[in-house]
Amino acid sequence: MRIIIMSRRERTPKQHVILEAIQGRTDHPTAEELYRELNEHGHAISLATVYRNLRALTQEGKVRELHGAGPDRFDPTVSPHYHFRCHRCGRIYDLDLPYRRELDSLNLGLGFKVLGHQLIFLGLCQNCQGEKEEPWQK
Amino acid sequence: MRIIIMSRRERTPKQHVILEAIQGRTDHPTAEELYRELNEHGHAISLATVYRNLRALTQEGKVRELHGAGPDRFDPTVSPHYHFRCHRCGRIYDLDLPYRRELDSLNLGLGFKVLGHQLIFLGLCQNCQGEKEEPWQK
DNA sequence: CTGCCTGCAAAATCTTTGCAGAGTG
DNA sequence: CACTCTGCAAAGATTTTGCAGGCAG
Repeated sequence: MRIIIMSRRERTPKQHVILEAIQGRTDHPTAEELYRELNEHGHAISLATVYRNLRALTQEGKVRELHGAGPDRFDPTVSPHYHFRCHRCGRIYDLDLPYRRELDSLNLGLGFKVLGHQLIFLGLCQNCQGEKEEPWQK
Repeated sequence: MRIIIMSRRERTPKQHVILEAIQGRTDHPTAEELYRELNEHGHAISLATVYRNLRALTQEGKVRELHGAGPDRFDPTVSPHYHFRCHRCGRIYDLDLPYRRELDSLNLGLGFKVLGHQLIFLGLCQNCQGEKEEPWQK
């Protein structure tokens, strides 16, 4: 006797456009931003579906979730790298710095088991350096 | 004629116990955790007041807000330092590593104005290394 | 027909806010 | 009284979930 594993589609249609949309941006959009962009570009899709598929993609390891003030953002690059986060608009950008793998071997004490690290620079992105108002644009 | 500036109390009673409570912990509690701890220890206080005063303390620069998966956490130490975040329980601990001030002078390109950086190690804290269940204890 | 995917609306989670009453001087 | 601080409940913001209908094999 044989156990047959249910076949599962690699990628649903909506998941595909979501992945494409996120990969087409460098500012690590929020679910809401992706939802708006997709609908403005002719893809009828609900916010729930955006959230659902972003979560699925996260669990599959296709995208990474980033937390900060305000809504979560999503990063299409999952290999270890560092970020810059704009304090004003909340956007997050990838940086082109080498990942310091040796930091993950440090003994930090307290019995911590280190699996990785994040380095996030904070400041103002170019767009926001002249601005006075709208302290928290989404 | 003289402009009289209203005198303002340095610290309200509730704010004081909140600050004391957070300073008595090393795991950077959430508002909810502080709320529970205080009420269990005889301080009648509402969750709204905990949030309100944590926000006030943050704006005063007395505590720092930390973001991650799940609710925000609060750090009683505001001088620059690094953190360890447990992937399972979400708790955040201070690390005793020197702050690399020189990193804030790097030119990261894209016109970023750097104000500081965060280094966060991810992994499992001692409590969570043996555990199998309860993947997201608060 | 069977099962996955989606939209919609409701629920859930986390946080802020309006308002009225208590406390202080 | 004038003012701040607080609790309560409601509202807000973000994210997840139940359910029914649609579509593909």
